[in-house]
Amino acid sequence: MTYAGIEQTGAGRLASGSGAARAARRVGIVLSEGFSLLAAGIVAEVFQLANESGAAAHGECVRYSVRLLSLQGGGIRCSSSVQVWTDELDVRAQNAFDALFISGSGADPSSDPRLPGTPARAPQRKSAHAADLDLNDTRDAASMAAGASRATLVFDLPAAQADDRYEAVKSALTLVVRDHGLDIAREIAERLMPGSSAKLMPLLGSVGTTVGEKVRRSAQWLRENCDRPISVADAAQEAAMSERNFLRRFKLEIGSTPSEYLLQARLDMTCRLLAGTELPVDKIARRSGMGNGDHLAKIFRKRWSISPTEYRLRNRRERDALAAIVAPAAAAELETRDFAF
DNA sequence: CTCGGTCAGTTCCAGAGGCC
DNA sequence: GGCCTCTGGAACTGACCGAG
Repeated sequence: MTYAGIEQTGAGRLASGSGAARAARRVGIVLSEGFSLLAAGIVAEVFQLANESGAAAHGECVRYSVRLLSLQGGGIRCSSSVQVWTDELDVRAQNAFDALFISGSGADPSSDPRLPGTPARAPQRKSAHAADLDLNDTRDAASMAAGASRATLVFDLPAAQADDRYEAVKSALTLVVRDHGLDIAREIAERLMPGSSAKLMPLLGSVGTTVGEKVRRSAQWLRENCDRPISVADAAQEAAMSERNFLRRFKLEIGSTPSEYLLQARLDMTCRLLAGTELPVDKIARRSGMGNGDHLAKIFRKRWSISPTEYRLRNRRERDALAAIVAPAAAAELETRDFAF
């Protein structure tokens, strides 16, 4: 890993340019005194891993060129007094960067009028700052690929004293998600901070998706987690929506309430376990998120007017009866095939 | 006009406890 | 394993409001 003003363009850190078929993303990390070395370093590492993962997955892909910058150039001390060397941020060349990550605790570089989107250039900042971006707006994604005239994305990195890793990784992965997709972003998150993808992906998953997609993804999440004691509030949080709005949109999109959907998923799982295992009803109820055997029986009786054990017996009888019919037919078919050969 | 948030009221359900 | 009762809390709904 090279930080000070040296272009980091991939696994082999190419010194100049990029392959003709590869789109280049120029990323600047703008430092000021007291910046978080951890946050800045982790951003650089995200793009390094993205270059490696992207090349491995696609061969030809978007590649990132990362540079450390400051307003004056030269040596800048981080919060732990380590000095790193930076290039001067050329004000005229700001738009040459696809993304700028601004880090510092002393004189806030993000308030410097020479940077994009500062008060003097508020309208541009409004449209380009990551915090203000409408991530559902495909025009933003289009602007990312539009070349030199595109808006520069600006991210504020957290102060050194905060839990800076998550925020820094999240900011950098926002870009990676767009260029490489969620799978590679998840892989990078796991390589950098094992166990972090579960926390980060729901946040990043909302990038570039419609409300309908968010709802469908939360429905999928409900189905995948139906064995756990989850609530509508959890699902709403998963979809990054308020509970009320989530309920409203879920019913519009899926056609049933989240709790109905969750109950159906749990019943499906319960029926599979009843039919396919010898586990006691109470244990099945607990495994499928239905609470206990009593509640499961209550729901079965209400829905189908039978108990879980009756369901199991009927299912076995029907299966045996079907096997009695199907087995001779299958045997006959095998005999026919033998003849055919 | 649409979308999304808050609030208050109502309905429904999960869990506990007990019994057969 | 199944059933019953009770209760607190979650889920749901309609009305309303503000922002864009």
